[in-house]
Order: sequence, then C-alpha cells, then structure tokens
Amino acid sequence: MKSEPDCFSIDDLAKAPKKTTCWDGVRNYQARNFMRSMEIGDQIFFYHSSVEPACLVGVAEVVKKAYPDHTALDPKDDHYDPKATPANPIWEMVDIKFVRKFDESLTLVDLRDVKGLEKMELLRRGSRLSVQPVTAAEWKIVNGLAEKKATKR
DNA sequence: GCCAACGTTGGC
DNA sequence: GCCAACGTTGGC
Repeated sequence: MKSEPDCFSIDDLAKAPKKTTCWDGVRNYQARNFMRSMEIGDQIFFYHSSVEPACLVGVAEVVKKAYPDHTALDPKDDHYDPKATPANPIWEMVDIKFVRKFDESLTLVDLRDVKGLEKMELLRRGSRLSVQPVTAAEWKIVNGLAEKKATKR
C-alpha cells in the first residue's frame, strides 16, 4: 500500500492510537477491489511514494475487513465523491495496524534487478496503483532483502 | 519541473 | 462503444 509520507507515513501509523488507521481515500476501482479481497491478518508492505528515494519502509497488517469509506460521502472532504451514497458508498477501506518498520528502507533501486521480483507490480513501468498485490514469493524475497540490508549496515 | 503512463470523462 | 482530451500520479 502506498502513501505519501508527507500525508501519512509509517511513523504516523506507529504513533496512531492502537497503531491502527483506516485506509481511506482510495478512489480507484482496482485498488478498492484488492482491499475487498484482504482478510484479517493479511500483511502488507508500507510504501512511501513521491519522496526521494521512494521506498518500502515496513510492514503492517489488516485488522478490519473492507467497509464503506465514509470520506466519500462528506462534501467537505478532499476525497468526496458525489456519486457515492449511503446506500451505495462505492468506495471502501480496510483498517491496518503497524507491525514493524524496516531497519533500512528498501528503495526501488534496491529492488530493481532482483531475481524473482521481475514481475512485481511496484516495479512495473508506469505502475500507479496505490494498493497492489504482492505474491508470496515476492513477499519472502523482499523481507529477506530488508534483513540483509539491515545487517550489512 | 518534466513527462510517461495511466484512468476518467464526455462528445459523437 | 469508441476515442480524444484532460487530469493525475509518481519516478526521475
């Protein structure tokens, strides 16, 4: 899951009440559908976008399954969608909880050219999805890299 | 700040 | 239902 750290960083998540937040504001159907498919206990990588360097910074987990995103119904909210109604909220969100922060963030450069990550959505040219799938194999490789980079420091 | 790559919108 | 125009994302 991507977030601009200026807006909401992994440190914000770690400091949040119960280290938990609702992932509101997603206004892309594909991203929403991925959230709908999430189960409690599913782990996610937390990604900082639009910063130099863009990087994976840690891990969180799903603590609440997809439910309506109320910010879509609020005309005063930045993410207001006039098409959303209480009967058909259209947009949904999940709650995620902080699990850990990597000792060393993994930049896109770190991940590029790693064997087994060739098809990772995050590394795809023009990848803009804010919620995107990670395969079990990719998950394992990335976690391994995070440990390796931390010990190498 | 540039610009490629998207998703969305709306005229037809 | 096509597709051009437009707005946005996000790496660089």
